[in-house]
Amino acid sequence: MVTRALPYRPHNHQACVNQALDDARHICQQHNARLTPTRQRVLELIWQSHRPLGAYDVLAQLAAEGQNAAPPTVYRALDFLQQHGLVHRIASLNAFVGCAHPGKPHTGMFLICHQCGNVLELSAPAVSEAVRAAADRESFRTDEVTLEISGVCPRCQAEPADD
Amino acid sequence: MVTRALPYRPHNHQACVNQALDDARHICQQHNARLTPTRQRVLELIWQSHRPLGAYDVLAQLAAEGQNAAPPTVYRALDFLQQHGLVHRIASLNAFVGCAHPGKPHTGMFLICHQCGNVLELSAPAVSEAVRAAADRESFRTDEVTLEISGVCPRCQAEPADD
DNA sequence: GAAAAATTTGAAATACTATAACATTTTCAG
DNA sequence: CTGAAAATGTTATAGTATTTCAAATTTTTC
Repeated sequence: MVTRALPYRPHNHQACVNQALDDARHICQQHNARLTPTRQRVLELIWQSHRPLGAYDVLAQLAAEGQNAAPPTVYRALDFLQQHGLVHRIASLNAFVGCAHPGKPHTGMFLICHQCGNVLELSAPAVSEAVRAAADRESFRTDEVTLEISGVCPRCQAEPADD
Repeated sequence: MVTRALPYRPHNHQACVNQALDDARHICQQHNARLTPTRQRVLELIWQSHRPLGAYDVLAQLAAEGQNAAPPTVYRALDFLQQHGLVHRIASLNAFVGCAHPGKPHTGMFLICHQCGNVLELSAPAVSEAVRAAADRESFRTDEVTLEISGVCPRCQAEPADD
């Protein structure tokens, strides 16, 4: 692997945000769903980095911007964004991260660096296939897969641990 | 698959409990760790079925037995049991389940039936290998894997949904 | 076996995460 | 415009987990 994945190297993050917003607009149009100002703002806040953000972090930022927001405001927006595949919830962190491949069907697999907090979302067909096969072997009907890997990203492996 | 996995068929569950307690005693001895009465009782409570139990469910049962218990009592016991590989936390449920293969190193993969609530813990080397390979491809060092599959177990697929 | 050290437990408070319930406002179709 | 549907505001509360400090118990050391 010569070039690292985005979260692991400096990049023009504004491009990530713009891409995410464009995708969101596009997808909502397709779904006949409304990307209201609050929903869009929450999506932007989630996308401010590649680190998952807690619902209450989002809430605090909304409140700081003068929007009168309560927990349901944020959870509703996050539910909406999840339903349309624009954000994912990371169960092991109780936090939310922007979807890296909105639109395309995929089983998310998340590499979570516990040093820097960044998350890389992978599509790993071989893993999905192996999971499906293992479930099949038990005659188990798979509905949803939660696959979250905690470890250390290449960038943090290289650096001395001054985090 | 001719015979189904344990959680999916009638079985002498007391044998599961006894096995779990024997294993626990054995492992704690090896680790020079103390399986105190509270810890043992919490383990028994967790093992009362193959369904994950919430920390506050455990707490309620302890309290009902007259033990003066507060949340930290339960969380401490659960932390201890997790550290020694005797129970697992199911992140997607915020609940705890007895480890099916204590002692043996394994990456847990959990098949969670959302009809009956039973959980089957599998060791699926092919899955672990695929996960490791996918992480390696990104030069990511894997520390912990959370792999939880929500779906319908064979038993509940067969029955009409009277759950 | 007694004192010191380490581990475990008790107890109260609090932090963090998420949802319920109902009123109000906004949007959209006809 | 008007009624229905969707989205938001608001208050309260449920559910999950940790912090903190004190007390008791067990283990170690002399």
